[in-house]
Amino acid sequence: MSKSAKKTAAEGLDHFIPSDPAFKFRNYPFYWVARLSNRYTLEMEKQLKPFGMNISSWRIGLILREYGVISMSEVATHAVLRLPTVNKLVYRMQEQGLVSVHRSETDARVTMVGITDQGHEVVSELIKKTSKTVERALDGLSSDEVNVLNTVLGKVFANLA
Amino acid sequence: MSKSAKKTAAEGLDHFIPSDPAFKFRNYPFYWVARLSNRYTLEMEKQLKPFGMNISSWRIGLILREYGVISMSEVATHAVLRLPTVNKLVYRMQEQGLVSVHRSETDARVTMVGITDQGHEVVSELIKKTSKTVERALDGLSSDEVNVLNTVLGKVFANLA
DNA sequence: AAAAAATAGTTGAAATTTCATGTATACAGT
DNA sequence: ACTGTATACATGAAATTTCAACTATTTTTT
Repeated sequence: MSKSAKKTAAEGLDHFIPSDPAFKFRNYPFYWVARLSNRYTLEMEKQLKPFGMNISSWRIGLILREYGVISMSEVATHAVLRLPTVNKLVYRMQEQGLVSVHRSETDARVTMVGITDQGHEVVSELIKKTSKTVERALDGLSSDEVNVLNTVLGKVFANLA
Repeated sequence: MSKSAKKTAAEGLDHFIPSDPAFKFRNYPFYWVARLSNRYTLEMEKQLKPFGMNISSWRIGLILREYGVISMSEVATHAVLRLPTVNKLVYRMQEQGLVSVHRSETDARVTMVGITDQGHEVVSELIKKTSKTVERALDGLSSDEVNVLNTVLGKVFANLA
């Protein structure tokens, strides 16, 4: 809301958008998001696989650890996965003894999911095992930079909603 | 390189790492990276699908548009995809007339890939069609913020290499 | 120069994720 | 209460990606 309110995009951002003639995809935030996401996934799954988990089930574990007992849909929302995906992952995690699943008492359509003690243990163990990787990934960054990163990613995410 | 050189991680970053007791995954950069990556993919594929493309083939298109004729491996590196994935995508794109494929003359093991005129047209068309989405995604961000985003994502990516 | 090792790509099977569809439950309007 | 609509989840088929194994070619070693 400074000068000319409504152009194609915010001031000076053309440069980051593929339609600009000077566009280079090394300046394209989503290129980096995708690359980083892929590489992080790859690196993590090496460590998760021995525990029978993959990146998605791990994310579900982290979410449940923090939110307690929530519905399938809520899991899907937080994990940004489709309901069928979550469904299959959750029931596999149940077979693995990592989560417990039961119907909601107030709404019989709803399936509630919570982490088990064993699930808690496995997630904690994995957090320990993977912390080196995460620390390495953030090495050389300031706390401010990480904060800005989180904030900006959150903003862009919200913009796309 | 300021005070105590080597702790668990850089100063004050504990907070962002799952092993910290005060960890909340809303502060976890990779949580946001994954969420954003998933949502961006979803949003883009809506627009790409009518053109017979998905997020990966689109990324390959962008890469080829900029790099010219490069090898399969190089495509895989830039796109951060596995070679078999790229292989299948490239040959499908060839059938669609979007790319041309031939053996390298200097090294018969190498398969070179380049974008065709038609590929160029399709990518350009898609860039136009998707620019609104990208602009919307970056709405409200300053040029500085996007630069920091790119830089930090690039750093983290390099750290994981 | 022959043998061994490394590199680049290809291919089919397996794993993952999503789409399309179906079922059960809840809610809204009449 | 009844009908229609919306919501939440489940399930089988389809699409995508990756793994594992294999072929062809090049490079390195002896």
